Amino acid sequence: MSDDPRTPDGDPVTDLATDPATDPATGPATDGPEALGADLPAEAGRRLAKVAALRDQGVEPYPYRFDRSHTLAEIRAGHGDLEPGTETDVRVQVAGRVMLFREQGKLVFATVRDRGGDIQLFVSKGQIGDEGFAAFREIDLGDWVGVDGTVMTTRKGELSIKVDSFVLLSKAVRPMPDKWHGLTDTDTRFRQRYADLIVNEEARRHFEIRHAMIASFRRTLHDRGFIEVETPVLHVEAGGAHARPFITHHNTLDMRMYLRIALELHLKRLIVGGMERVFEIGRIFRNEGISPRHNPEFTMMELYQAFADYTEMIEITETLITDAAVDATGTSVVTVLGPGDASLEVDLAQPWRQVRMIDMVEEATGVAVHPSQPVGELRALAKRFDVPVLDRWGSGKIIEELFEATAEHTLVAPTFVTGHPVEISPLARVDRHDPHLTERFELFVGGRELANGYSELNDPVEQRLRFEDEQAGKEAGNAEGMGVDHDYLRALEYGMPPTGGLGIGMDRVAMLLAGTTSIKEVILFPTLRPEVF
RNA sequence: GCCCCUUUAGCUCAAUGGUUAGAGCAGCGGACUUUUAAUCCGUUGGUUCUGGGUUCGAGUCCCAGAGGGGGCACCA
Repeated sequence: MSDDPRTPDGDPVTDLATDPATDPATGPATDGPEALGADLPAEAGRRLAKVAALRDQGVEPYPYRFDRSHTLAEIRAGHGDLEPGTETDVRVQVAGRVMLFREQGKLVFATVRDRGGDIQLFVSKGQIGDEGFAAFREIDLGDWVGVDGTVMTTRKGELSIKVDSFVLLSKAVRPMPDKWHGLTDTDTRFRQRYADLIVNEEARRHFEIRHAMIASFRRTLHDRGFIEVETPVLHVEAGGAHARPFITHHNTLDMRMYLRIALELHLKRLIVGGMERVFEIGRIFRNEGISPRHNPEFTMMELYQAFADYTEMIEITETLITDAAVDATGTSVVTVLGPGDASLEVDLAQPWRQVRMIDMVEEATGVAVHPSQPVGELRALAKRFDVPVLDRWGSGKIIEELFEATAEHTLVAPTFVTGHPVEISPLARVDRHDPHLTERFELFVGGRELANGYSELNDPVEQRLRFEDEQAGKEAGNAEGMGVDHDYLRALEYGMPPTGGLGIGMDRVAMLLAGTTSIKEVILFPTLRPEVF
């Protein structure tokens, strides 16, 4: 690949400048294997030769700035209603990337794009002059240009800028993907997200939705008096969830550290501190499998509200997600995939179902279950439904497994599953009516878990016992078990008010609102194996 | 980690085990002053993911490996 495949007698690109210094046969692409665009020598060489030719003419192909008077959206908003064949004397300076180029003799139509839209450049030899016209014809697809001109419409009514002068703002030396088909190869789309964003409208839309959703969350929470905080990513003990952490090392302290798997324990320390209403939208890391629904790093929103319990968390969950849907997509109606991949429209504005986990299991199995039952009975039930069971699991854990195996995938419309067994909820408060269950809920939409919340356990003595149970499980081989967080216990000993807590998987919500089935579609740079160059 | 699918020109895609692997777009040359993926004429461009093997002959069949996708497992 590093060999120069071009013929010594050159190729037609030398026509663009008579200066022999721009001959691609000796041009910059031959500097060695590290040369720019080394994987596409012909095209990159031709464009790099143009860069050299421009510099020889005293034109800088990468100038420092351009002052535009309007975005393309502003021009469209201000002049979108012009009659066909209108010329105005409205002078504008706009900038964008050249996406399409149509030559028509002494006329060139170019479609340029900025962040907010497209507009057509109308470049006439008579208007811009022979020299400017010749220079404009050297523009390649993908180049960034800034133009000065007047607003007009063509005979067919296309809103355009009649160009009086232009400046190259950045030369693209690598060709754009197919102008019609775009980029479809998933590998390339995720690795070269920049190229995906350039050509795929749908990709841009996903991230606009994601941004609007996060902005909506912040707005809702600020309106309710929540304070946004930032807590450590590097943890001495990875707690707050059941997950395997990433391990790292701090050199100066010479100690093992973990990337956080949850935000929970630090945020609740702030409730102890009297901050009353806090939230964080932050990246967390779980060292587990990658799938269409899982990325090793993902974004969690967690909030904690003093004096509230889980019922208020259920209310705020509905509000956050429904408002985000309206803010991001203009409607509270979302499309989810049900059984058999049948798509189903769901209006989030309708009240969401609430059902206890144990009732879901009973519905699915025909057998009443409860974590107070002897573990042997539940083992037998699990066996009947081909649910594998580990020896160390108690009744509560088996109930959760039964739920996941028999009922979870049926939860297409938004459903709050409540009343998780104590065994699987070490940080949640016991149900005020049933000592074997907790005041906890998980939200499922389209068979996927989106949120998890509970009345927070604030009794330091009971929390210590729960941690010790977790520690025992960890020592028995549960890699996802929590250890005892002594500092967190100390915080609780200072007294945490009654508190409701909530965590929402932001990527999952973004998937719901964007209507995608892959988390990679809503993460700009999803985790991939490294590319070999 | 296991199973299935997939990888061909810069991009999107073709190609019964049988000439020298094709097409559209992009690129290059030419025509065109109101185009809209402009059009028309001509034309350059290939490690068929990598490495082995079977065969007179492999893009195609077999084995191994790599990337990606999907499923299972784990999880949110």
